[in-house]
Amino acid sequence: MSATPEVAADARAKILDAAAEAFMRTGFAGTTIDDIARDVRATKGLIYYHFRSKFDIFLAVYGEGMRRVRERVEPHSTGAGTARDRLVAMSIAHLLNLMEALAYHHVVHQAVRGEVSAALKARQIEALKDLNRLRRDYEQMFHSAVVAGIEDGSLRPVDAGLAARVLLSNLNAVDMWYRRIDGQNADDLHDLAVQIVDLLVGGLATPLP
Amino acid sequence: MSATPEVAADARAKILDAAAEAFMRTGFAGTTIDDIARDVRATKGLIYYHFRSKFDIFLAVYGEGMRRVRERVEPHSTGAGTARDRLVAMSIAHLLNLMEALAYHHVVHQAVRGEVSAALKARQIEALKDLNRLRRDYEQMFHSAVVAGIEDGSLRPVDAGLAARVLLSNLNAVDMWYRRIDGQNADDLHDLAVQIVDLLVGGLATPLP
DNA sequence: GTCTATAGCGCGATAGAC
DNA sequence: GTCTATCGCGCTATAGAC
Repeated sequence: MSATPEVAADARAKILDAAAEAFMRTGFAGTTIDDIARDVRATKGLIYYHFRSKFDIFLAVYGEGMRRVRERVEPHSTGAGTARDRLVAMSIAHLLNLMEALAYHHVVHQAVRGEVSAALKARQIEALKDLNRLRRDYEQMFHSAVVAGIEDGSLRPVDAGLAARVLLSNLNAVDMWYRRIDGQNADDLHDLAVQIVDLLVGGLATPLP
Repeated sequence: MSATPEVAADARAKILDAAAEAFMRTGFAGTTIDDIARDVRATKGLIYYHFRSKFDIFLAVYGEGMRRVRERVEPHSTGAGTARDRLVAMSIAHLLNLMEALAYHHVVHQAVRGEVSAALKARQIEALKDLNRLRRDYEQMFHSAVVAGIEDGSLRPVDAGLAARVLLSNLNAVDMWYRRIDGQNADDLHDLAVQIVDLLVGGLATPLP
């Protein structure tokens, strides 16, 4: 614990973490560079040494967020069992990532909602398009699982496009009310995720006789 | 159709509509008073004649949004049938309001997420608290219906608190992807709402044998 | 690498003409 | 009631010292 700013080591990562938290709290437009700088106990100068603009920070957080979900969820998209089993595993993994990387999830969610205005440079537009493509691929993975589930009979014969959209947005909606609570361990998170996915996949209603 | 600005008649309502749309597009912090003024084909002066500050506009939109959902949903919270029937009817009404008053729904959603920073005056804090109380009452209505549904056996014996939260946030999550399409009539909207509620209440999975 | 200082301007809000 | 003009702050971004 030195007296010098705690940044040093991996400034870039610390900035991304702080930015993700700040964007979650007050949104992109509502966050100032000074807010982020204060949270890493430094000044604006440091931030602009590592990033060219506020929007570039947003892009970096979005990218890191996408990298994390994919890494976590993709392994469950193939394997044994019914497509419904795979979809449940993917959904639980998606929720665990949401709970453990809440701020990054929030920022990805903001990006998907297109809550960013600003006048973008060509370079940034390209980067954003790339990330949005990644996002579409990710959603496509869920869509495929739903289609497969209807085919193998493990899911009801619903509209697959609608069902996939509803499922994913329902999973994401958990960030509306989920807040980390002290004393929660990994098992608690897993139990919560299982309960939520059970509600989404199993429904609320008692099966009709 | 006069040559004078189209405002005249009910300026306040037009401002609220424009503000709701703008807040949906770019968020509270990302919206400027000039944006709103341009959309009602007037200048800042008009806005500040009708409202004291940008945040007061936000509060007014939030209030109007709450008034609309409640008016639409509350009638379905009592009546004949199982609690599940009532919950389904409430959910459909909630979705219809979302689709028909999309911008107002978005702003209420922003308010619930607490996406507003700003330094508030005592007067505004009180107004915000009142609206948040309204919102809690509204959510309580869904919670009660879930509890009643578990009691009368029309819903599975799940955790009522969790289920109510999940249901409501799932309903709200529809604003993530729903966009009004030209040529959609009232029946189309109703069909869509019914399908979505069926997915939420009935689940995705085929009932286990 | 990190800081200080400052340019430059967009935006919320107000004053006052009409 | 609605507009024009303007104040003044706060914020992004840059320049340059250390």
